[in-house]
Amino acid sequence: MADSYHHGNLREALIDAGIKIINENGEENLSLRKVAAACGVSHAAPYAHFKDKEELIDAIKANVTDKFMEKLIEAVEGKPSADAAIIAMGRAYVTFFSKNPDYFIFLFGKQNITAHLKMSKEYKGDYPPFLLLRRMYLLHLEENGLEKTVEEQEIDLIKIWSIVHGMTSIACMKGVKSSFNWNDIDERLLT
Amino acid sequence: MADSYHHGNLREALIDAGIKIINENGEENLSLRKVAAACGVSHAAPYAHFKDKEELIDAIKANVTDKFMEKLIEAVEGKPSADAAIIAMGRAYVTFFSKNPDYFIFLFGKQNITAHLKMSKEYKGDYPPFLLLRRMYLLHLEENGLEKTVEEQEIDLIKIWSIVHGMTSIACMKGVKSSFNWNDIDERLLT
DNA sequence: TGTTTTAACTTGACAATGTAAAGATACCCG
DNA sequence: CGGGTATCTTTACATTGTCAAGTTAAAACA
Repeated sequence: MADSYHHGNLREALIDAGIKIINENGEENLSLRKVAAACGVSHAAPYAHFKDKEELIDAIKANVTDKFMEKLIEAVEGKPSADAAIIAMGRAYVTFFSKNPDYFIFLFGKQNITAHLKMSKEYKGDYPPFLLLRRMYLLHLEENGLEKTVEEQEIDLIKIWSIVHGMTSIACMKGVKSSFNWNDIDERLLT
Repeated sequence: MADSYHHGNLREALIDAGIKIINENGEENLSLRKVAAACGVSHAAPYAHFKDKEELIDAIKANVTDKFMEKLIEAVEGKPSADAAIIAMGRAYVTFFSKNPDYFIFLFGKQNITAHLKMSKEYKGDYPPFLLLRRMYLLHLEENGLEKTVEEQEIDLIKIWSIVHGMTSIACMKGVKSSFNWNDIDERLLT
């Protein structure tokens, strides 16, 4: 089926090839024509599956986010308390992107989190990682018998996300000398 | 001098034109040829001043950072305490980029903070905004008679920067519904 | 089964872009 | 004043995103 006129599963193949290219050569080397060539099809073939380059990139983004989400869920599973779960999420967050800095730049790079908000529509709800964090956070309030207004909750959530995200930013910087140890800070994550 | 063969001050003109284009149309619309056209010179003229596109962009970046730095210094000046200065810096940080979201994407977008570290070399030292923050932070320790190890200091600094930077990320998201109020959180900034 | 419709792909073309090479121009230093 | 050099232009080329028109094969239908 690989040598037939019809590729068979070009859409998935294009996404996979895109991820591979980003992984090996960074986002700046991603071009429609290269992705097409990597799949052994003509340069215009992707247009049968994606309106334009942006749509391909969005699809790749969604795919990478799924991988990210897997790690987060993995981190949360089987944790004894919400606090432990949240800390594990933070660790997983940093770890995931430290291992794949290209993914961080790719996901949060150009349009920062804007892209994710846009993606939320596909998920028909909030951005999944943030949703998971909120769930864990609410659980944390419950477990500790805390009561907070919605506004206070939003502030806490943004604060947590900000710290983790900001740290990841820094952790992803290549050539950073800092011997900063993520473990030193995690118990201070919860206000 | 504007109609002579030699432009006179093309380097600066290119940088200004670049900033203007980014401001009005975003970074994705920045092309060497457009910048050149905006200055009324041929499309290859920039190569007399910049090795390639990246070098032009780096120059623009340095220029925008200078503007950013001005605001930070402005915010710090005349504050009664280091604590007040740090909070003012945080406010200025968010305010500056909220007013010019394109600058945030431009500065921290593609390579995130990596670009800034690279720029540090030009400044022959640390990244100026971070340097200012460290100065204020050390002053804060002194004023409050606190003693911390260098490691603890680095953690605090990264934490502060992470919060502010992460919040700015979120603040810069277009179309974010959150009625999040920056003022609600600033007194909690200092550990 | 034979025909038609349609989705998936190819080919060819075009404009925009980054960049290199070679030439033109005018300013500066002797 | 004259040569040297930095600045700018012209021309050219490869890469890229995108479109339009044609081609193929698979699915739908009669």
